[in-house]
Amino acid sequence: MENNNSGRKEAIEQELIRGRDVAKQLLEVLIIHKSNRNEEGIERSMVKMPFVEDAVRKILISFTNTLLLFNSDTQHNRSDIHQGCKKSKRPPTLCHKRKSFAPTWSIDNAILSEDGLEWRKYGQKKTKDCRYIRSYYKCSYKNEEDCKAIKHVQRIQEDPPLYRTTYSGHHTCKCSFVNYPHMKLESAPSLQESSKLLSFNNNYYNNNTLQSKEMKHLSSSISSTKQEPVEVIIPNDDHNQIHLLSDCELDFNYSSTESVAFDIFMGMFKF
DNA sequence: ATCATTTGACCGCC
DNA sequence: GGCGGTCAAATGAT
Repeated sequence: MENNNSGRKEAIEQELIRGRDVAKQLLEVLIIHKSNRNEEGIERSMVKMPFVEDAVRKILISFTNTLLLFNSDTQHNRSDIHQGCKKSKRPPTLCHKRKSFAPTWSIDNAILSEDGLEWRKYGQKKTKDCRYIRSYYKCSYKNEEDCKAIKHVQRIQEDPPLYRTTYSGHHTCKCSFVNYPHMKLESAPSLQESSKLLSFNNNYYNNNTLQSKEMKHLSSSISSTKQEPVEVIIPNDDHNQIHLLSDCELDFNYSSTESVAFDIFMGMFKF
């Protein structure tokens, strides 16, 4: 038993180290991408995109493996969930998967805005505690790439209108990387050696997708996983940039759709 | 014709 | 047994 535990700990540690190394590589590529930016910079940086995507995928696999190792004990007793629905008349392939162990988080919005990812509605339901219908969505690439991301959207307030979107699981498919070129995490040496610069593509911002108010909300959503305070600066004249005056001990949780790569990067530094 | 959404039924969990 | 989550056939939109 003792040996099993230490072996598992070792495996977890190795997975974390591997993920962290790849995250570092990814960051280096992004920094090179920044320093290469000029008139023809876009084309030049595009050459590196397959590598970036590959690195991000490796990080995701590493995270998934780590979570599986961590959860293997708690899920052990439930391992019969998919073993053919013994009591069911349905064939095993048609058995409904129940409880998801993926992380979930919610975002409230006043409007039903696009999050830029590709979803397919697969059901809707009237829930007991809410007078409004809840809509269920899964990733459009679920079948092609076995992407586990799902979300449900529910109106929670009439006036002013308010919608709660609950996400479950990160996208592991191509749509999460293709559709979010507007957000970058870079070093900001002009401010402080350890600081980071979170910037948004102007076109994206000008489409009213991110308003000044939301940017402030975003800044308040950034919190330190250590006790140290995190200073966030939103320049008044340039709302498409945020300076994070802190080292990498941050927990960024604004939304999965706008922070996939950033989320992964920050997640690695929690360990 | 193809693809997305709607809808009712099924299923597991509490 | 009630409830919420998921499936797939039916329906609608393009």
